[in-house]
Amino acid sequence: MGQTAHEHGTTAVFASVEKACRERGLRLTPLRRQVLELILQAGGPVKAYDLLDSLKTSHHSAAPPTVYRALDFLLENHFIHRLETRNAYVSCFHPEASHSGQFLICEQCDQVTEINAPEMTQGVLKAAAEQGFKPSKEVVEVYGTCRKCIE
Amino acid sequence: MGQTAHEHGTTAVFASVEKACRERGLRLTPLRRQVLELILQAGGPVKAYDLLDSLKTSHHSAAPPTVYRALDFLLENHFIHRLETRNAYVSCFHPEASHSGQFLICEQCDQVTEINAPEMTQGVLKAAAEQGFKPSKEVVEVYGTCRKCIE
DNA sequence: TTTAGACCGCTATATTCTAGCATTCAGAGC
DNA sequence: GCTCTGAATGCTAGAATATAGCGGTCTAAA
Repeated sequence: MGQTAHEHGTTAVFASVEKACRERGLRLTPLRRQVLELILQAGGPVKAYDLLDSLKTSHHSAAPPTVYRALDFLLENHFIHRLETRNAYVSCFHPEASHSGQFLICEQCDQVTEINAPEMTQGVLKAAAEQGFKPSKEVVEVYGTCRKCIE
Repeated sequence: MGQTAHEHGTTAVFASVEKACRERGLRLTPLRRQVLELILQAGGPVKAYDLLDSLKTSHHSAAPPTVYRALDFLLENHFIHRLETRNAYVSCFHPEASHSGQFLICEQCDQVTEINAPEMTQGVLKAAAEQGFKPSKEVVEVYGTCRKCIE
C-alpha cells in the first residue's frame, strides 16, 4: 500500500493522466505536460522555483505564473499533490481516484511515501462527527524516519 | 474533547503557560507574552504579519524577526501551533501536554477546533508500521464545515 | 468563420520567512 | 556589587513562495 510515483513507473502514471484528460475533456498542454514530467522525473518532492529553473532552460519566457498555473491545473485535477508542510509538489500514484493525500515524510532522506490508511480516515470521520463537523478534505503529513534510514 | 483556547479561557491558558515557563526555566519575556496575548485574544488563526501590525502600534521597532522569534519560542515550547495549510498560528488549549496538533478547520467561518483523536493517531501508527516507518510528528488538518455553519 | 473562453506571456508586487550582525539584558559565579 | 556569558532583541537586508492583472493568442464549438 504505500508507493511512490517513481516506483509505479512514470510512464504508467503519464498514460493514466493522459487517459483521464481525454475522458474529462481536460487540456494537457505542452507546458502542463512538461511540468508533470519534471515532477515525475524528480521522484520526490519538488519546489516550484526549482521547476521554474528547469523550465527556463527550454522555455526562455517562463516566469512564476507559468509554473504556478500549471501546478494549479495538476492539483485541481488531482494529478499531483502539494506537501503543505514543505511548500513542495509530488506526483500522485493513482490519478484516477479522487482522494486526499496522506504522506509519510522521512526527515533523514526526504523521501515521501503516499499512503492510503482507511483507519486514519475513519479516525478523522469519527472525531469530526463528534464535533458535528462535516469534513471535505484532509491533510495528513507524518514526519519521521523511513525504513531505509532506520537500517 | 475539541475546544478552542478562547472557550477554555485565555487567562487560564495564560496561567498555565506561565506555570510551564517557571517549571522549565523558560523566559516569558514581555514580547513573547504580548505575542501570546495577541494570539489568545484573536480566538482563531492569526497571521504573522497581522501580529506584526498589532505589535507595531505599541512597539515601534517591531520588525518581522521580532514576531518570528517570539513565534518560534512559543512553537518550540508547544504553547501555540502553526496551521501549516494556512501559514497561521493558533493557541494551544492544553499547553502542559506535549502533542501533535489535529485540527478541524471550517471553510465557511474559518473557525479552528483542536481535537484529540486517538483513533486517528492509531491509524497513523498502523499505516506507518506497515511501511517500517517510525513517526515522530504528525500534521493533521481537516477542512470542512463546522456545526454552526451547517445549521 | 466567428466567437467565447481557456491558455499563456509578461511585469509587477504581495506575502511569508530567514540571515547576519550589533546591542542590550538577565542571571550565574565570584 | 562586578564580571562574564549566553540569551534576547534591534535593525537592515534579502530570500523564498505565491498572486494580481492585463493583453495577446490559441482552441474548440456553434
